[in-house]
Parts: sequence; C-alpha cells; structure tokens
Amino acid sequence: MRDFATTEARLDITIAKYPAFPRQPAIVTRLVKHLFKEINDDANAAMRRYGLNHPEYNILMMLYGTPDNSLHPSELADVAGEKSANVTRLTGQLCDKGYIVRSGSEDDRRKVTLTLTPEGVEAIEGFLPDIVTLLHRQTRNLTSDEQGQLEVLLKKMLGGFGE
Amino acid sequence: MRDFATTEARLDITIAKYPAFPRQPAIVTRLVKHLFKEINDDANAAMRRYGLNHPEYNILMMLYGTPDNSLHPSELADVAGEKSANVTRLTGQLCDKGYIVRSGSEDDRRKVTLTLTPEGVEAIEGFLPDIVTLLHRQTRNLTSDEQGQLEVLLKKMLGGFGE
DNA sequence: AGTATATAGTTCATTTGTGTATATTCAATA
DNA sequence: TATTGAATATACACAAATGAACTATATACT
Repeated sequence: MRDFATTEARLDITIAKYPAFPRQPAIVTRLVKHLFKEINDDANAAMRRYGLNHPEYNILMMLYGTPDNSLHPSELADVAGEKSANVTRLTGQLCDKGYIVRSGSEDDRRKVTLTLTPEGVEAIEGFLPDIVTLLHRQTRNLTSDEQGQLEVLLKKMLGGFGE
Repeated sequence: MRDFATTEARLDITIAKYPAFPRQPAIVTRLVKHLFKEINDDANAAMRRYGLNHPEYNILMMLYGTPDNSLHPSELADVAGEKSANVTRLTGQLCDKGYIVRSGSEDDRRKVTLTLTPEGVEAIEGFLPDIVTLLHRQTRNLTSDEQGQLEVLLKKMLGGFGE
C-alpha cells in the first residue's frame, strides 16, 4: 500500500456516484484489509527461512499458548481463524515435520488431541527472536498507549460480528 | 472467533514461557487477523448470490472509485492489496463475466488498461445496497467517533510498514 | 546508437484454502 | 433402549493465491 491518500480520493468519487455509500465504515474495513495483507506478507517472508508459512506459525503459537501445549482441532480452528478442513491439512503438515503429534482422546472419542512435540517447542523457541523483532517493527509507529486504544477499538468492532 | 478473553489467557501463558514476547503488539496483530477473516468471510457470503467473491468485489470497487472507471493492473494490485499475478487472474475472470474490458495503452505499450463496462457498473450498483447494509453491520458496535479514532490509529500503524 | 537496467504484465507449477459430503461418536428424549 | 439430531474430524474435488521465470517495452547511461 503506497499511498492511502488516494484511497480517500477513490472514496470521494465512489460517494459522488453512489451517495449512500458509507464513508467511515468503508475506510475502516479497507484499512483492516490492507493491514492484514501487510502483516501476512511480512510474516510469510519472515517464516520462510524456517520452512513455515504464516498459518503454520499461527497454529504452533496457539498450541504454545496452552498450559500443556495441546488443543483439539476445532478449538484450533476457532482460535487461529482457520476453517476446520484447513486445520486438518495444516496440522497434517506439521505432523509430517515432527512438530506436533495427533492422539485420540478417551473422554470423547470423536476428538483428536494435537500436541507440540519437544522438537516443535524447540522450533518455536528458535524462531521467536525473529518474531519478536517482527512484532515490534510492525507496531513501531504506535506508542504503547495507542496500541492500547487500538486494542480496545478492534475488540469492540470484532464484538459486532457473529450474532 | 468465540471468545477473545481466551486470547489473553494464551498470551499470558506464552509470555510465561517466553518473557520477551511482546504482549501489546501480539494482541493488536492477532485482532487484525481475526477481524480480517470475519470481514472476508462476511463479504464472501454476501457476494455469493451475485456470483462474485470478495477479491472480485474489491477489484470492481477500486475501478468504480476512479473518474473514468479504469486503472492499470499494477495500480490495481497496489490499491487492492493483491499480488500482480493474482490481479491477472481476477481481472481475467471479470472480463469473462463481461464486467470489465482490457485494452492496451498507446503512451506506454507495456501497460494495459482495465475499464468497467456498462454491465460492470450496473452490476456494482445492483449489489451496492447489500454492501451498504453489510458495512453498517460490520461497524455497528462503533460510534462515528470511534470509527474516526480507529481510522487514525490504523493509518498510523500501516505507515510503519514498507520502509 | 548501443547496452544495461528497470518496469509492466503474464504464464506456469506449486502451494494454500474452501465447500460439501461422509464416518464416527455423543447427547437428548421418546 | 432406540431414535433422532448435533458435534468432531476428515476426505476429496475444486477454487484461489503465490513465487519464480519469462516476454516485451521503456529508461538511463556510456
């Protein structure tokens, strides 16, 4: 995204042609799209040297964020924002790489438990320094306060979906 | 995304395991990801009955946002946040549907000009009422003021990428 | 002019993601 | 207990997106 000023211009033209088009909501959603694409491309590039892509990284981190390094596929789909069919594929890849293992659960035999292996944890802790740098870079234009404000607003907006 | 409180919990655990992990940047980027996925799924679902998906919708709107309903592929890639190879494919589909036309430019013979057809404009103005509703729904939890604040913060954050 | 370098766009092989159907198990209730 | 309906995960066919290589044109420099 070079120049967001032209976005304003495009919106002006759009509204001139179609006055009911809501300016503010359109700007916000377009900004979110652009930001996501940047974050995504950035993370993909960073993870490349580790033989992982952004969704795989995401999956690993969601598991790492649990006390016992494990989640069920449906939970994973939910927290990682991936479709369940995609989780099956992604976790399959990560199994092949030896970073996670699949096991059935006794309490509910429909469920599968996905758990990080020691190699998985090692891999995570290997790339985390790069990720830390990345995250700081991605938010470098915002003060801590502003990040806090952004958090509040994004959560609020997110709350409007899904019911 | 069910419950963002669990995101906080995951982050706490992650930080306990790896103290250098930056809380605030991680929250913000995760929120952006989730929000994008929601916006994307939502828009895909809404455009379905028009035989279009979100990226195609986006391309059409970017063209509609210009005085003469036209852009070059590279401009389109930039403003729509798509890779150029993908723009080729997407615009090809839209050509097939009769919504845009491709033409060469005389001033720079490397360039191609993509222009909405009257049918394209008609299609846009056909689905825009739904989009207007959609945009309002997606931002319903935010006041106009808050949308303004969000705009400022997102722009600021976006400014930190790419140099 | 001639050569090198950059830009615009496309093509193609591969990777990544989606929707739908299916098998299995669980939960509710008649 | 038998039956119905929901939930979990997967398989598979198809759709979408990416990276890298390639063609053609333009620009800069000597």
